Amino acid sequence: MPHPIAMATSVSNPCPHRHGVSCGDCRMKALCLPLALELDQIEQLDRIVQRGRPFQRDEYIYRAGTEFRSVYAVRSGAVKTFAVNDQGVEQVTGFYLPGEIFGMDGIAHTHHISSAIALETSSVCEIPFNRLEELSLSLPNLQRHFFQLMSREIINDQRLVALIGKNSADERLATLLLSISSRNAQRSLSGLRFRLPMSRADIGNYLGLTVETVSRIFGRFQKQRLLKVDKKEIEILDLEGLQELANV
Amino acid sequence: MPHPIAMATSVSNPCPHRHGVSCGDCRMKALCLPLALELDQIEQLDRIVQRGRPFQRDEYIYRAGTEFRSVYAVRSGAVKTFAVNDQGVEQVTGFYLPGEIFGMDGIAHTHHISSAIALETSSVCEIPFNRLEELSLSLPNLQRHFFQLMSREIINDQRLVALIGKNSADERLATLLLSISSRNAQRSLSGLRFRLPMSRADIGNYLGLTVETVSRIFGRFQKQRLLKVDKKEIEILDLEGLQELANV
DNA sequence: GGCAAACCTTGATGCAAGTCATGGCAGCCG
DNA sequence: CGGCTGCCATGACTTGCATCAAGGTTTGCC
Repeated sequence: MPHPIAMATSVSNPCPHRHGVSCGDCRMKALCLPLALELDQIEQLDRIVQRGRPFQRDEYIYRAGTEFRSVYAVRSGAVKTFAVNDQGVEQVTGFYLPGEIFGMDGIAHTHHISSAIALETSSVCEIPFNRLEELSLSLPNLQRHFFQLMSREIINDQRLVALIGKNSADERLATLLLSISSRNAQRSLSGLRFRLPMSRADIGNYLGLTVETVSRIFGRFQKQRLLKVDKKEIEILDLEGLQELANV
Repeated sequence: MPHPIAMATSVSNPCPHRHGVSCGDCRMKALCLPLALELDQIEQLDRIVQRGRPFQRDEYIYRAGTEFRSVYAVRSGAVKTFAVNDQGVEQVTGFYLPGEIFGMDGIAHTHHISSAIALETSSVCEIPFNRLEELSLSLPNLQRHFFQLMSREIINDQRLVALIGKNSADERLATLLLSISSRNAQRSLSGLRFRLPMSRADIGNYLGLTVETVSRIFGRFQKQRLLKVDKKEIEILDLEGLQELANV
């Protein structure tokens, strides 16, 4: 079975990205797109990326306490990461969609401090971190890209702090929905109709709200004709209305 | 005027750290200590670090919107970083004490998205980022160290999300006080008596609380004999009591 | 000194979201 | 089938913190 990027670069349909090679379904764009790597450099990167069998729903990609070895890229499906504190309280720290990278919080330690599980059947690329480090020494673009990737993660987390610390429950949920919507849209799927891969409980946990509150707000948004909600299927009916809530 | 690390390595009093050279007041330990660099490597790093005049209270180290060029290390004093959203609402994203590095959220973009200002008279080392990147290509330890530094920032932000999303006002403030206390203690100052360099408003902003709430909790903690509070001077009277609140 | 501005404290009141409780619905299995 | 379990929705009630308001303290400046 070909490696994901090798597969991508060998597919014949054209790719709009500036590295000028075809990249198939573009699911690795989080790695490919901003890199501006030469073709032979992409091939070098590809050589260290590993893909295993898909993960089933609720299956762990890694567990807190186990040795840190790799970071991961979502190819399909969805993943949540979460930490459990001393009192056993779980905190969801992120949702990751196709093309996104997770596991960077493990870099600081020899062992994982958080866990990652698949929210639905998901295929995931594993990128061994020591090999990535080595390769980064000879590919300045790759090094820079990874610094930027981590910086973006920091910015996201800081935005989340602001969202939770300063915004109402309505605003928090609206912001999350728009975020997921636009992340789906970037993969050129319809942005306004999408499936929420996570439970109401996960959403509430992530946003610092209770399940009941999340549920009530979904109900209210539907009454206000902002959304059409059918279990996990979401359709945004009034994009501007939501954006006003989310303060864009 | 010597560069900070150069100065550090040339000072004669012994240094307990494993790089085996004397390092003066150890204020650069955030950079020196975990690096495990050889002496000549430290000297290489030192060559790119710049130190300017100290910053006065309320003076900007960098401003949102200006070009990103460097990350910074606090040598003395204290710094806060903050972002301002579209509605003009400020969000304090971090407090940085001597030995700590800030400005890593700028790496993802060509321009700063947050600002940093001195909370009191502070001296700060500037580390030009493009030179740091170059040097990291030839010093694997340095590259790894910076990856770890950024990872730690991510972990901190995620902890803050959990703190704000799941904990009461009391718990949030107790946690912040213990954090500052232990960061002071690491610099071998007395950990239980310290000066808060930031205003009540900054604390509230950072923790997702109002000034009034912060003030009330200080009052309550004092009544409960957890703290002795005199304006910005703090003394922890009941460490265990605070730790229980903070869930350690 | 005296005034102004910035910062901090304290009290009274209201509301957003948490808590508790109940019921519906889909999927699963003996 | 009927009962069980997990997830979601909704109502009644409670509460922690924000809001509004007022007063105290410190700092700096004329």
